[in-house]
Amino acid sequence: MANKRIIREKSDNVEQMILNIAEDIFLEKGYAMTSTTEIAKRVGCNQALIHYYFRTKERLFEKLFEKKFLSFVSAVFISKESSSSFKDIVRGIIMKHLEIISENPRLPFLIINEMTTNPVRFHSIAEKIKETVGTLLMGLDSEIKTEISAGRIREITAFDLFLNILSLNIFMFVAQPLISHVKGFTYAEFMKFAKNRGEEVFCTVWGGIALTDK
Amino acid sequence: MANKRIIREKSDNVEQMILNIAEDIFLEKGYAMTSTTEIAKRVGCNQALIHYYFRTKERLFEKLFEKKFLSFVSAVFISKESSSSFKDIVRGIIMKHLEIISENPRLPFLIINEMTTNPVRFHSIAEKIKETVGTLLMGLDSEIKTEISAGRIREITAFDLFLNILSLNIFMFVAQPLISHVKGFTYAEFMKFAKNRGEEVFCTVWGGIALTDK
DNA sequence: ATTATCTATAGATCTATAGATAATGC
DNA sequence: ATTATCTATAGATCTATAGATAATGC
Repeated sequence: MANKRIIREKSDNVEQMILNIAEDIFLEKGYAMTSTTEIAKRVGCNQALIHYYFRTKERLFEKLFEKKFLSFVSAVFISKESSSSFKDIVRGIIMKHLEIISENPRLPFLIINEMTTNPVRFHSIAEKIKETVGTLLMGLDSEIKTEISAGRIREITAFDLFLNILSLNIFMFVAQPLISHVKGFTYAEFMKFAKNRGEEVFCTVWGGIALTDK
Repeated sequence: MANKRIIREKSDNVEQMILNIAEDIFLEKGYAMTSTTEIAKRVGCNQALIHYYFRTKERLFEKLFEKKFLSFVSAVFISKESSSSFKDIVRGIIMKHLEIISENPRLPFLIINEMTTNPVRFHSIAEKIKETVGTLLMGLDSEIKTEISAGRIREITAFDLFLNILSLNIFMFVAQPLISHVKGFTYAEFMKFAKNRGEEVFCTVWGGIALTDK
């Protein structure tokens, strides 16, 4: 039974296989440098089949990208256990966010690449999440205001704080080839380094705003 | 005289014009999405001339990229006035670094794009700067050790501190399309925002390590 | 003479489609 | 019958080069 399902996934559902492999290659090389010919070759089918299922390379990409991008963005905000202290909320966001990136370490590169080289397509996708991000930032904002007026953290906007977290968590992944080269890391060693840096990121973000509790 | 020089730059020195325009387009779209045909069109010459001067698209790119990359990396370290306090050294590095990025706001994207999609070529370029970065990091490291043992800052490696600075300074530029979209910025407004964020970056980096002097 | 520039084109992709054939579900 | 897969190919690039012509420096 389990065996049958594996076979299904591997050979029966070619459509899904194309999606999976296309995802790998797009993440590895970006949109422009990926060809449908190469995807077909790795899938083990012919190139026409990709167009049978997805009509154009662009549609295939959009289908993948939108899904990935939405799950990536929304996942950042999920982990909000508002019972904890503000310090723990911040720590929770950072650690959860880092975890999600670690599961998709090349996705930040793809998103950056996409929004820079194809701003028009990106805008239509970004429009869908603008609202979500907006409300979530506003939620964070009110908590920050409370902390500020209680004199526990310095003046800062939710946007700046959020950008601090994103910067510190994401940048190391997009700079991975450079970091690995300079430090002589294998890929596995890099992933370990990234994971361990969570605590460093938290120290920096929290130390950067805390007034009383260091 | 001045007028003549301008004409020279514009029309006489086609080679330089190709370099300038190629730089613009590569920065805008990355290597893969830029064609020599497009460069020629914008320069106002035919496409063969680009190969006359630079033989291949790759050589043209390398020539530009290496120059840009080296100046970008080395410029970060220049501003070391060791007469000042450690706090001012950190502030100086951050502000100077931010200034340099602001002059080449799309370069970080190009570097990231390049090192991800073409790690082999990137390695050969990165090799040249490894040594420089290494010695400079070691210099920073000894100063950090002094501060740590004096109890003025928490335990941190030079590498982590350096990565904190790079992350906070660079990430906003690679995320520029997203930030501008969410905040409704024009490009000029974004650049102003980025400039103003220097102080925020410093607060975070310094607050993230300082033990005594907040 | 030498250097710069152009025209024309070969050869290599790559995307997308048309139309044939094989597999599947009823 | 319908759906999945293949072969073959049109048409659009794009890079790079060969060879002709124009401009420049002596």
